[in-house]
Amino acid sequence: MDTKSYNRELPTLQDVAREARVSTATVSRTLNFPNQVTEATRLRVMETVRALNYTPNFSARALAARRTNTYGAVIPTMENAIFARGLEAFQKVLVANGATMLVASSSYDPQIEEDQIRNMIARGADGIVLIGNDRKPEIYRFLEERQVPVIIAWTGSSLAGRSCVGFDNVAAARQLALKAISLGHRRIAFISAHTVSNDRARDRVAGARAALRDAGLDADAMPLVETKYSIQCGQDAFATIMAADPKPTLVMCGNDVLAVGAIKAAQEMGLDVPGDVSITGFDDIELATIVSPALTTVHVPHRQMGRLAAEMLLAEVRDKSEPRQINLETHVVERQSLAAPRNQG
Amino acid sequence: MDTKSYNRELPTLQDVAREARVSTATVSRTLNFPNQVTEATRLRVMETVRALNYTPNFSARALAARRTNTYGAVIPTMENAIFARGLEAFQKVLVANGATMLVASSSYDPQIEEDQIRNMIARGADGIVLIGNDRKPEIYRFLEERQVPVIIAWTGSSLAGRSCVGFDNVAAARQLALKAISLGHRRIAFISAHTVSNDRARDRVAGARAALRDAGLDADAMPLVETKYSIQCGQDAFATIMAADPKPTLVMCGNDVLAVGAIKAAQEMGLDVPGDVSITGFDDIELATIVSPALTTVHVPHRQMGRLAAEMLLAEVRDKSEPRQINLETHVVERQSLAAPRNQG
DNA sequence: ATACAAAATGCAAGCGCTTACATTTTCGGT
DNA sequence: ACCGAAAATGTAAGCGCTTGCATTTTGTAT
Repeated sequence: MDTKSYNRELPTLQDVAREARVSTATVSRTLNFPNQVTEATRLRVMETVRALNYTPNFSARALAARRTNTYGAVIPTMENAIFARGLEAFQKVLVANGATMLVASSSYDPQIEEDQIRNMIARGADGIVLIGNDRKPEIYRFLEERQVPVIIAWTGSSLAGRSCVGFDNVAAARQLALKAISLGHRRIAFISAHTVSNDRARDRVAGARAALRDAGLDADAMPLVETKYSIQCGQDAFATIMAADPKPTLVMCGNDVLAVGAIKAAQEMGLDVPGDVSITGFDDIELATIVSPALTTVHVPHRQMGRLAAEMLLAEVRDKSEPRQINLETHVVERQSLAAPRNQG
Repeated sequence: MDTKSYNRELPTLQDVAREARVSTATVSRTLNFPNQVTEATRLRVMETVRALNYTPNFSARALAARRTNTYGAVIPTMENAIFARGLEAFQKVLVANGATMLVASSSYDPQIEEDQIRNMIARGADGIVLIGNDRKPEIYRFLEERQVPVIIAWTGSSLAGRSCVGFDNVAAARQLALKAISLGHRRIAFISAHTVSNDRARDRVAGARAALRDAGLDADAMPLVETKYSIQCGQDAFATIMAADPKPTLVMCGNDVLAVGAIKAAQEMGLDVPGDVSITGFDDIELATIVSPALTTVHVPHRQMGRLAAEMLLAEVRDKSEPRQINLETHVVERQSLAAPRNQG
């Protein structure tokens, strides 16, 4: 009679249903909509679930329900803390709403990013958050076709009707540069992450240039080194920049990681920061307060972006709310790495 | 005739099959085992795939094939770089083998960790890597029942037949402590992450104690502060420790993050490191070289662990290879935060 | 041409769940 | 005790894919 008397397979919904003497539909309801079910059956079903150590099969559920209750985040890197705080806040909101987060990193490689995005969609992410605007139009088309809500984070402006939550990178960098100029800096150099397919990086450079123009200086003459994202790269870039003549009095960096590298390089060259040369960062990650001198940098509202991104995504998916564009405030955090330049020819 | 002339749904395997005038089986084979299919049909199918912008549905595939080709990693935190390098190496190996990685963080909370593990399994992870041994036996039972290969990382020893790749936390901490003792330190205090359900933390404390015993000192008298995992916590813990009398000449920290906090606190208290008090870390993350004085710490083979974990997991899943236990070497990295204690009462 | 093995393809039965819709049960009001 | 609406439960049809087995096609040796 019992054809599967010795069954080494995992328990399924069927098994629970049989054991609890109800239909599979009822088990499913007990699990998903407990209040649609009598107290008595609920207890009985839950008891069996426990007894059998049953766990629902996620794939089957996703396939049948056509939603997964999971949201993806594709970030450029997990190597440093830049996105960590934002992610944490993102996850916290999701968990509080009974959803789960999927993370993937692209290593700043557009191709990997595309793969990761497609992967997330294939896995059935109900929504997705991406960093920055720059990516192939076909990716956006793909996403639209799949009708997957997208939030662009880390930038306060996005194209036509696309949701975003971030801040104005141009304005923030400009503000920092203006502060430096008002301190007397005239020869400013810039170390940036690669600006190809990275609008945040590009905007920050543009912000510095704008400030120079504001001050009547030659923005195009600003020395610019683009490099990869690491402390070591920051060190190397700084060396390159200081090989020039005349040397800059201030080296602005597109992010704190590069700035820390620059400080390290300066100290290894025997230069005093900010005495001989000032250095600024961008992001205000924890690193900025640890390095000495502590970094003067732009504070970016990481947590707020993470939280808002999650809330917006949930709203778009669950309440079909309209896309929104949120532009948050940033401010310059003055620490010790920026000071007035010394008088020198 | 054509009942679905205007179809806003996503293309499925069926659609591709119909369009390419083959069976669904052939499309499936073209995608999964291209060499089981004629050049001509392969080209034709791939062409339609492209034309329809078809992406396979991951859930359906997982459900039907009963494997996902994805591997999970549940780590305690993404907040700092401790696990970042290991993860990166882990992912690299997976990607090179056509697999993908799933990450989740537990925030050092056993309950969240358990949820995350179950979640990964429900999502069909073919294998999973966990940090440290400490967790409820039922989790291990659950995993065994599901026959999911597990690798325990960050520790060189694990229970009965369980795979692990790591190092000897006791020995490493002991070695560092012995070095300090040989420099003349006698009054040693320890700042540790919470040791409940964290065998790595516990082992490191035990290592320090062992060294004290080796030197004929009273190991039980060693001041110990347990705290959460952050720079701020390290600062606070250091303050607590230095409130004692007599003060220690060396404060060992269970990890670099706490050590950085300790250094900060010391400097804020006007203490010179290592002149007035020595401080050591554990992990050797990038932070250790940025703080000043640079941290004397234990170098942990992050990348190697990540790489090996992935290789072992793949081997266990694909080649049914036996569990292995790998114990890697660590070594003390001498920088500036540890020096001989000043002569004082 | 013919026979036959090997290669390519097709058929169709699931994988474990959700959810319209149909059916049964419950319960308050008379 | 009886009726009808509401609540609870059951039935069964998929969701989009993989894969064992059956069938057809291809290529080779006679």
